[in-house]
Amino acid sequence: MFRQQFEVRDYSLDETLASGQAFRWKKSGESWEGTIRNQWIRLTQKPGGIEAEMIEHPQGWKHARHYLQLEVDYPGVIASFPKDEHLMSALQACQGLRLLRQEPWECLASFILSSTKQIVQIQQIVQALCDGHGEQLASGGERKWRSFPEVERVAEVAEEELRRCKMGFRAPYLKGSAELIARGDVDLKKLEVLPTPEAREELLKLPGVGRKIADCVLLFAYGRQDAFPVDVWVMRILRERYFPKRKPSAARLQRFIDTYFGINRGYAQQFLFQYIRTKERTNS
DNA sequence: CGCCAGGCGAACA
DNA sequence: TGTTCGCATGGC
Repeated sequence: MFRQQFEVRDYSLDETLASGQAFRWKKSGESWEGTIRNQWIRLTQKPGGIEAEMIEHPQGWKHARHYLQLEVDYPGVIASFPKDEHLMSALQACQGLRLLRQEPWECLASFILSSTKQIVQIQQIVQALCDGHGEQLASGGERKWRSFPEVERVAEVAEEELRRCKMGFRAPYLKGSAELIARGDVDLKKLEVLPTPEAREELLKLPGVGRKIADCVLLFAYGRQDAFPVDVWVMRILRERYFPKRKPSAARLQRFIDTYFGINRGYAQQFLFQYIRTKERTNS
């Protein structure tokens, strides 16, 4: 087992890894276990930053740094937000909440599976998919870990097999998207160099991917901090707090989002989401 | 038991 | 453009 310290300020693993942007992290004692690029990793919050442990480390630390987005100018992001009371409350309540940079296919597949599901249930579906079709990984903890199944694998699995992973009507969406990507009709690698609107257009070609899921993938896997996914929770806070009088048209709402929250609006979205979902309520 | 969950897609007015 | 509906499944 190899160990490494990442020096970083204002980074809360608890806020970040349980914020509904990634679905495989599991807390074990004081630490978090998960996988990055098909390698098991354990992360622990320390006074000066984050401690990471892996079985093998060549490239591993680099991948972990990239995944955790340690290089982001966090104070700069916060400073770019509008100073309204709702966002300020969210910032106060969710200190150290960060955005990750996940692997695109895993992130895309996870969010295709997310529609009309609570976070706990998404975790269960993803777990079932990995248990059924992932490869066994070397683990440094008690728990057994499997990889997230490759896109080629999902493309060739029968729909009935996928349905056995509790994903229901999402199974043909997942399989259909996997087929388009495996065939090369949509190139996830190419999205990295496209401007956000064009990258979004590419993602929207995939079955089961609408505006919301496309924006989740842009934000959580491609580091596009200008993507602002609007789900039921965020829609609720926008309506109640920012448009209390009457309901704006879709175009008006989109224009408001794109101008009001600034260039790092994706971060703002995550604060608002986490805030209303976990801090302002008693359930979920 | 009924209700709802980090939506999407198709079929309408 | 703006609704409405069905789509599986599980937790409460």
